[in-house]
Amino acid sequence: MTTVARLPLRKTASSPEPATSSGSESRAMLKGQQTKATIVDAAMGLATHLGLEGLSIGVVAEVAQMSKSGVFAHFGSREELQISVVREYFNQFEQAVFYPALAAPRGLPRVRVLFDNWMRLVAGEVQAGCIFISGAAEFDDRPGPVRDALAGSVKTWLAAVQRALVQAKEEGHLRADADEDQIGFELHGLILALHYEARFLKNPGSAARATTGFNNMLTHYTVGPQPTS
Amino acid sequence: MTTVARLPLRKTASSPEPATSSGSESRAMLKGQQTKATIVDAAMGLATHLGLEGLSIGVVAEVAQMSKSGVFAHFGSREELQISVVREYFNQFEQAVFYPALAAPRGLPRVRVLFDNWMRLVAGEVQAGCIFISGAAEFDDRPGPVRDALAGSVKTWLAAVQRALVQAKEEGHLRADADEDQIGFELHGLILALHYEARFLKNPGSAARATTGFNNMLTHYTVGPQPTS
DNA sequence: TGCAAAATAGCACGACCGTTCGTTTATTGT
DNA sequence: ACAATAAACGAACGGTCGTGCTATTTTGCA
Repeated sequence: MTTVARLPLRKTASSPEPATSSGSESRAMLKGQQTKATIVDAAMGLATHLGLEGLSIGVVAEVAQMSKSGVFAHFGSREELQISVVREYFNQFEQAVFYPALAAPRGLPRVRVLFDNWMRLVAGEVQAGCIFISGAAEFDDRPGPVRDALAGSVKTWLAAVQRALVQAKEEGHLRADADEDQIGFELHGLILALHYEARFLKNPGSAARATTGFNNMLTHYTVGPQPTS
Repeated sequence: MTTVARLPLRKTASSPEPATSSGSESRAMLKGQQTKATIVDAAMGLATHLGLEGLSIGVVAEVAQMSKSGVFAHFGSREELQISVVREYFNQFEQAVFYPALAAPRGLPRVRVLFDNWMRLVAGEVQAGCIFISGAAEFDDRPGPVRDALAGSVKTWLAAVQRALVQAKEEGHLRADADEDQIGFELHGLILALHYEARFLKNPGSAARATTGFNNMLTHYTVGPQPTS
């Protein structure tokens, strides 16, 4: 266990933050930074319901109880606000889904916790959509920095899942010939179906079906009927 | 084979069409109807790229080479235009995915053709998103007639898939204890993962993974490792 | 406490939005 | 061919959007 708790997620720094400044970071968070955080929180709350494209500076300002120009000044463009929301969502995703799973033993148990946390976030008690999913639909035909931020975050997360699957194979929890890309794909499908059927179609029992699907997959990739034939 | 080719899809008529009118349908399509069809086609082309919410009457008019008010007059509201697009998409979905599959023998072969056609539509040669998927993300938190039309269409389609699965069980192609709701859920997941990873992440090989997933599922639900234990 | 700098507000702009309305053009039935 | 009707246009409306600009307030540090 050389590097147990390294942070495999996160690829870029979050704020511009002057860096290497003399020593001016007096308290910890300048006023501006914390208002900015407030704004991003408000924007994220809206984005999980209206989508990233549904964000408007005016409405965000209203929710944050600020003037439109006050909000605007913190980002310089609507696009930058959207990107900030994506980054913040990624952070919260990490906190809610990824990090807690590191407490579970490496291998299949950890994969299971990852999946459960993921499920809970996507269709759990919180009545809010996943912007990794809604954003994909909004930006799959819209190149630009927002799409890049979104795709980067998602890819980082999916890679983390993949890594957990590889570990499960290394631990002997999965068949040696199991294809982690394939498993990751099918896992992702279960989550997406859960999100679709629970949130959009409002089908009850979707969570149970996702869990059942997960278990079905595992029996397939552990004992397996025959080695691919 | 009492009712082989009945149309299990479709629940409402598509156009207002005066119905039971004296005999005034002289040619076949009044001028207005065909321009309306042109507009809906143009709008659908846009919606598959920008989403239903991305539709604007002005842009549609531009594409259809008409005036904004000319377009508007045909629908009376933007919402009605969106609904028309949903209905038309449903029709084309039927034509491309459902009806051709009726040629395949009832049971598993037909399920397979349904899935293949579905896959082809969602991530096939045509570079256009599925509005059943993008629309779900846009309208999962937005009640109203557009959402209703969308959800109705999707449910009708998923029910048709379910029906094909039940038939496969009846034909003995699936294990007697197979749960068609569960299978439908997992199938849907594969399609959604395909759409996500192919269209948004641009991962190559997604189609192959969806197909592999389909086959994996079938081996699970035909021979099956043990009866659920 | 005072002063520079940062943060916020206020206001206005051009663009686009969906929608309305009156007019003009095209189509239809006789 | 003509009258009745349907279809399409053009201009304008109130509204919201993102974004600049210039004050004004608030903050942080000497």
